[in-house]
Amino acid sequence: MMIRNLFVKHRSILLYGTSLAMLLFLLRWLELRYIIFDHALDIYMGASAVIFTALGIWLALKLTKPKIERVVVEKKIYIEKTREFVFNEAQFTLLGISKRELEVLQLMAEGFSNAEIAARLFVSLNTIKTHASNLFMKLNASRRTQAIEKAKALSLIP
Amino acid sequence: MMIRNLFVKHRSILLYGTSLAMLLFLLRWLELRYIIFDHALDIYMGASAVIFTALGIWLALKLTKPKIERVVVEKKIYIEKTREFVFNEAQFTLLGISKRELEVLQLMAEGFSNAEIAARLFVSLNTIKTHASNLFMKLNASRRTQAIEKAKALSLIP
DNA sequence: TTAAAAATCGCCCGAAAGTATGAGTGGAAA
DNA sequence: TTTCCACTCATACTTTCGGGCGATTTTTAA
Repeated sequence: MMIRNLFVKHRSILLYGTSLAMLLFLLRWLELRYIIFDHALDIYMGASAVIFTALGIWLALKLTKPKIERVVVEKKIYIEKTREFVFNEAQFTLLGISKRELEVLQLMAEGFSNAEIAARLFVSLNTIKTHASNLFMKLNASRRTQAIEKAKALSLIP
Repeated sequence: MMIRNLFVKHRSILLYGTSLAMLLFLLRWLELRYIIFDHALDIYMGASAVIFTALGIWLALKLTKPKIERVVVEKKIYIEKTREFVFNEAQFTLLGISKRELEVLQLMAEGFSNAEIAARLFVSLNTIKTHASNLFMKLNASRRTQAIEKAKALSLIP
């Protein structure tokens, strides 16, 4: 298994080795045959140079790893963002809304009645009414639904 | 100009040519010097084979344009989606809410009072009350603020 | 054409919401 | 220390909501 793997991996090198041996053998044979000529060696040398150069080229082409060019493509992905709520502190201070009022506003937006809000905050119903009234004034709203709308538009509540 | 250009362009080839000539000359000289040895030719052949192969490799590497393998890397760009509202038709039909009721619901969510909604839809206040009442029943809400919350959660209104 | 669904409107009543006004308390800043 | 402000609570009153009826008229679909 491992031997086979090695063979596969370095097949090019093995191939090169065998071809080299065969070529040398061939040249030697040619040498013996054409030794009679005067300038045989020169021709033979030139031929061998060309052949081995070609071999080198082939080998290089075979062995070189292709250069990897990374092309960065900007892919626009529109994400249904879980748009985390960012509280608009600027508006909050600008409108002069108090912390308690904001609490009431949040609970109002969650659909609680004034009585429920009062119970939740451990204060009287009248207190909640006062907070609500002040809120409406500050938000320039005349109804709780309107106040909620405006507050959401101003990012005071999610 | 043109000649110079050609020279620059095929500098590698020219270089190869000259080195080839020089090598042949060197080998010839070596041949003359070491002809005395018995197996000189074999050594010389092997050396030349190695040299020319190396030359071929160098040449190939020099001349071939690098194979470029493009790897496309997707760079994700997250874009704040102006997340357009997708109406939840399934819930709409499931709850059996009528078109008119939805209209009322939308206006309610925008902060309008029943009277204002009635005026806007050219119907009586009582009609709006009826629609609202039916809406609360279908949405299982006991207040308009609660109905709005639930409707938003169900993507019936933006 | 006919039955079902949707839309319209009315009335009553109680509950909730909202307005206006006044006032007490406690903490923080001037 | 005093003043200011947020928070608290109350009372009285008005308006709006919401529930619970019932009823008529369109519209729509079978």
